[in-house]
Amino acid sequence: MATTIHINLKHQSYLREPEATELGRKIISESIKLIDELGFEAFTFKKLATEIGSTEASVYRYFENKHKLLVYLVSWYWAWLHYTVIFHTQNIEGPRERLARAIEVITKAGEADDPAVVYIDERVLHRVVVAESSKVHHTKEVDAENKAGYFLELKHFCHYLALVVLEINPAYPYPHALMTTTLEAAHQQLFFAQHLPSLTEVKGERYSETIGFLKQMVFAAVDQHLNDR
Amino acid sequence: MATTIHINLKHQSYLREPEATELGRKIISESIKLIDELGFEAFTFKKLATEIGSTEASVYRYFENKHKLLVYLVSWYWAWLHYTVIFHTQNIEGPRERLARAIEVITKAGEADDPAVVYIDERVLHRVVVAESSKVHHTKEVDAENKAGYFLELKHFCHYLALVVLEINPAYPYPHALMTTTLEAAHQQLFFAQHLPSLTEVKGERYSETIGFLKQMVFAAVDQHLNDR
DNA sequence: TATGTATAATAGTAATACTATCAAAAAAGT
DNA sequence: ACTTTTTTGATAGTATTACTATTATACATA
Repeated sequence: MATTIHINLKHQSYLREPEATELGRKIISESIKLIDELGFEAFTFKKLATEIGSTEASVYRYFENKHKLLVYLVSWYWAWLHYTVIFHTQNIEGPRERLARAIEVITKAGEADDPAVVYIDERVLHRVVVAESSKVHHTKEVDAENKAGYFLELKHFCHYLALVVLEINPAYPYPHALMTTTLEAAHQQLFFAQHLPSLTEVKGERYSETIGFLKQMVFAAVDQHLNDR
Repeated sequence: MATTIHINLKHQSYLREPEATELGRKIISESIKLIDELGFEAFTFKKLATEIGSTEASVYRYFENKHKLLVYLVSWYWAWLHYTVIFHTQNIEGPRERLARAIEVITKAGEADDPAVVYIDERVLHRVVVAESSKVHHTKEVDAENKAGYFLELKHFCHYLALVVLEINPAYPYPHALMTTTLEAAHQQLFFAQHLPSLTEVKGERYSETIGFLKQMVFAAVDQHLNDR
């Protein structure tokens, strides 16, 4: 799809809408690259401003601080992935096949080759999300930020997947728990394969192994309760 | 067990052994409380020093920076949990029962009631690990720190659990991946139950639901391949 | 032409994350 | 008991971070 899609976030992690201006779009595209390069802790608005030939103060007009910028990026990622999963499963009838395909798309998000938006490199964003997304909710402000709706995109996506699980087996008691575990594991196994290989059987960047592991685990869990009845 | 155990870390995340001196032990016990209270980002060595009636410079003689202190705490936690799991499963013969018990102990680590070391409150440490442990490896220094052995305690624990899985089903192809996923999920479900409840069926602090979810998932995954043969 | 809006340039502040120095206190060795 | 070493406390200082504020200019719009 060469179509440019527009992703609407359901909350105000930003001060000014970054999609609306040239500077805003530069902030998004360059922050993704810079966080990927430096890691989130070493990333600063000053470095970002220098990189895009602007000033610290200008960046602060778009985002209150770098944490909110990360919230924005991660939310955008979940909304994009949700859209991508729906796109790749729309013509699949059986819920089993749809869930299987969803697991593939989620795991291979780092190989995505259809840019949805010109100024966002989804592959790099995927790396950023794998490495940094847990920092979005692991703060003392989770509850306040949750109230502000900062995690709605993940919640909606998780709920969508949970409904597919329930289509397969309406009696399965933990669909949301299983799907959050799956989403997290898809990232974790990739990260471990690259950095802490003794913690997983998955090798290097071989997505197929993660997919194999996740599918087997998910379907075993969902199907077992089916047999129980 | 009222016995005081000594946990030996296999690496030097510290500059001076904190267990060896009064000040070192105060640093450990008070940092756990303070990180729990403030969150890791707002926690500083200056605040810690004030809290224990010492100085910033003195704290820096034990740990290079707050990140290494967190590495120490998390490593200690994994070594302690490994020990605790072995302690609670030593007389259990069947590997299925041993794995089931291990999952219970891991999930209920936040209720642990036998202090292994006087100056460490394992319940508070558990909260800190749930909220902050992912920050230990999600940095640009992972590979260097991995080389330095900073993650050995988790690796050993994971490997121990993987071997139990293989005892149940030697043909199961992803024992390490399954156990890291389980360890992570045990934390994640607890965190979500408390802060983002729509992401899980687990309610509040009800450990039993997390245990139910994890046991069903793990045994379904491990057993399915058993049937396949 | 007037008016609002976005940006750049500059300056400044409080807090953080350290490092260095030195003297006093405590512990260890003989 | 005396010396030596180690550990701590006190103090000071630096570079960087994470901001906020002010003003001038450019640019778009009505």
